[in-house]
Amino acid sequence: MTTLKDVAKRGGVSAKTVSRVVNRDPMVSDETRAAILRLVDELGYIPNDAARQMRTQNSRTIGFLTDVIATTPYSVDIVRGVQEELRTEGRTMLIANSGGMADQEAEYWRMFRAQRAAGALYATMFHRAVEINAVEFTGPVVLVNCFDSLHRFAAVLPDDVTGGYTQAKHLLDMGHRRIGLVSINPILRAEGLRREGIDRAHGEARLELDNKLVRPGMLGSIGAERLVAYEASLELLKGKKRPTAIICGHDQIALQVMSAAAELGLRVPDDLSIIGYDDQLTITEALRPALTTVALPYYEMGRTATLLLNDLIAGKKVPNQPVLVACPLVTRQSCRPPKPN
Amino acid sequence: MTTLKDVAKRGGVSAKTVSRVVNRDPMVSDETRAAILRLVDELGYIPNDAARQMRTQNSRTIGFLTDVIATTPYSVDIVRGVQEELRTEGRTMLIANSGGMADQEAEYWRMFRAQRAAGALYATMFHRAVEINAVEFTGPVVLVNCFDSLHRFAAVLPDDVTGGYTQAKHLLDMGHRRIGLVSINPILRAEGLRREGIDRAHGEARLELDNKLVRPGMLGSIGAERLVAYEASLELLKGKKRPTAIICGHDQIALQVMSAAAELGLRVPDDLSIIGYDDQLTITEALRPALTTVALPYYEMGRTATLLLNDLIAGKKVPNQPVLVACPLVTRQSCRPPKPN
DNA sequence: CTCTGCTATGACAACGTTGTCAATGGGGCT
DNA sequence: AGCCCCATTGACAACGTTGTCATAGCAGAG
Repeated sequence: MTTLKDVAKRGGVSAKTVSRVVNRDPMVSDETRAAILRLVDELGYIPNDAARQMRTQNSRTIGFLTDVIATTPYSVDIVRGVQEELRTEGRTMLIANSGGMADQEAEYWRMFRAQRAAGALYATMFHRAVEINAVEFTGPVVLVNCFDSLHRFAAVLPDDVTGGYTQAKHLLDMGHRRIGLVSINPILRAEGLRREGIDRAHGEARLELDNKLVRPGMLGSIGAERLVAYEASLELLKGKKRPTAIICGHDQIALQVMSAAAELGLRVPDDLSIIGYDDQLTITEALRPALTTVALPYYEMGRTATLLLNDLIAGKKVPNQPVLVACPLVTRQSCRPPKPN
Repeated sequence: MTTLKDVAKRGGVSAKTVSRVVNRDPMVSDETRAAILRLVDELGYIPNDAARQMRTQNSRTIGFLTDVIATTPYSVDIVRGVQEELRTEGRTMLIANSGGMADQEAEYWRMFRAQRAAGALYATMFHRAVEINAVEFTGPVVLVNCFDSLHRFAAVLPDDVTGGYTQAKHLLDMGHRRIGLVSINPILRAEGLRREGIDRAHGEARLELDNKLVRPGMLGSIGAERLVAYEASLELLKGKKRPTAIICGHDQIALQVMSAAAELGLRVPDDLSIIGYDDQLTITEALRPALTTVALPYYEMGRTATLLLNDLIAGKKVPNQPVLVACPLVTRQSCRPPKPN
C-alpha cells in the first residue's frame, strides 16, 4: 500500500511536504502542490487513518450502539440520519447491535474504547428509560429515543405529547366526537405522554376521551411484545355506541384495526376513520386506503443526535434537557369527517 | 488514556512483557501474568486498535456498503447477520449507505481504504445486477443480494427460483387450480427467476399459469418504484373467472391485494388465498388473517456473506458461482384449500 | 565445573503520520 | 551593502504497539 514516504520519494520532497499538501496546509508553493497532487493521484495514495489517529490523538469515528432496533423497520432511518450528518463532517461510524443483552453491550462499549471512538450514540427501538453502563467508555454519549433517569446523558426524543395531541386534534377538527384509542404498550413512556396530548386536545374541544373506548393494542415486556389490537378493536367496534374514529399507537396497530373493520363490514374511512403513528412507509403507503398517520421523525432524530454529539466532542455545552423532535402529521386517505347521523 | 507503557511502569516490567500478557503469549511466568492482569484491570487498560493495526499491518474492521437499503425494513436483518458473525471473529464493521449515488459510493470505498478495512460487503435492497466501481478499494469484496455481470466478485443471493416454486407449490398442493400472480417489478432479476419456479410447479401439476391472471404489482425504476397492486388485483378479482389464490411479489403487494379483496367483499382466506414474499414481520404478523409468505432470509444471507468474506481475507478459495440461500415457507392464516365449487 | 539448552524478560526499531523547530533563500527596506 | 522578514521546506521525534533479537538466569548433561 502506498505511503506518504513513497510519494515523497517519487516527488523528491520530504514526507512533511506531502503531508502538508494532503492536509491542505497553505504553506506550500503552488508548483510543489500541483506536482504532489498529481503524484498522489497517480500512485493512488490514501492516508492511513490509523496512523493519523495515533499521531493526532483524535479519532474521526464514532460508535453507534443499538438495542433490538434492527427488528423495527423505520428506526433504520436513525442510522441514515446519523450517517448523513457524519458524512458532512468526514467522520465514520462503527455500528453494533446488542440485542438488548447486557454482556454484549459491555463488549461493544469496550470495542468502542479500543477503537478510541470520539463519542457514541445509543439508540433504542422504543421511547423508553434505559440504564447506561458504559464504564469502559469514556467519551461523550448521546441517547436517541431513550433517556436515563439520572439525566447524565444528552438525549434526543420524539415529542410524543404533541404527537398525541396532533392525532386527536386532526380527528376532532374533522368533527369526530366519539374517538377510540388503541394504544401502544402501556409500559412505554410514550404511551402516557401521547395520552396527555390526546387529553389536552379533547379538553380544548370541551370533550373528554371515553375510557370505555380505550384499549391497549400491544402488551408484554420489551422484546416479547404481542399485538392484541385486532381483538381489542373488534370489541370497540362491536359495542353499541361505537367510535367514529380510532387513534392507533402505531401503524401496525392501525393495520389490525383496519382488518377488524373489514371483518365487521365497516368501510374506512366512510364508516370509520383511522389514524396511525410512526409512518412506516411499507404499511402506510401500501395500505388502501393509505394511512393517515403521525410520523416518528427517526431521520431527524439521528441527525439531531449527531449534531449534539459533535458539540460534545468539540467540548461545547449542550442542553441539559432532552431535545424534543416534532412528529408531523402525514395526511392520507384513512380519515374523513364522520357521517351526519 | 492508559497505555501499555503505563501498565509496564506500574508493574515494573517492560512494555513487551505486558504486550505478551494481553496477547496471551505463553512465554510469561504465571506470577508475572497474574500481576499484570490485575494491573490491566485496575488501570482499565484497553489496547489501542489503531496502534495495533499499524504495527501488525492487519485490520480487524470490514466495510459494509449499501445502496438504498435503509428504506426497506427487513434488509436490516442483513446487518444483524453480518454483525453476529463478525462478533464471533472479534471484527468490527464500518457501515455506510450510498443512497445509490455513485459519487457517495466512491467516497465510501475511499473511506474503507483509508481505514484499511480488511474487506468489504456490498448489499442492495433488491436482488439485481450491479456495477461495482471500487477502484479505490483493494481488498476482497462480497456482494449481498446482488451480482455483477462479470462475476468478478463472490456473491450471496436468495434462491428466488425455489422461492417462487415454493409459493406456487403450496397453493397447488392445497388444490388451487386458478392462481393469479401480482409480481414484483419486472425490471428486477428476481421477477424472472420466481416466475421460473412458479411455472415449474405448475408444470409438475400438469397445469399452466394463465397469463391473463398475471399483473405487475410494482413499476418504475430503482429508487422511484410505485405500487400498483391494488388496481391490478381489483382487475383480476373483478374478472369473471377470478382466481382462487394469488401469489404476491412481496408482502406489501399482498397487503394491497388484501385491501382489494376487502373492497370487493371477498374474504381471505375463505374466498381467496394470498401468499406473500419477504416475511416482513411488521406486515405478516400484524395482518389479520396473518400472512402466509416465503421468507427472504436476510439474516442468513448476511451471515453467509460474512463467512465468505472471512475466507477471502484468509486467502482461501470460495465458490465461483453465487451462493444461494433458501427461502423457507412461513405458514400462517392467509391460505386454505379453495371452496368446492 | 563447564557447557548446552531452555525459559523468561527486555532493548530497540518500526509501522505511517504530523507537530515542533530549525534551516534555507529570496525580496524588500534602510 | 547590510539587515530583517517571510515563504517554503525539511529533519526529527513521537503517538502505542509488536516483531526481532539479545541477554540473563537456571537446570541438567557431560
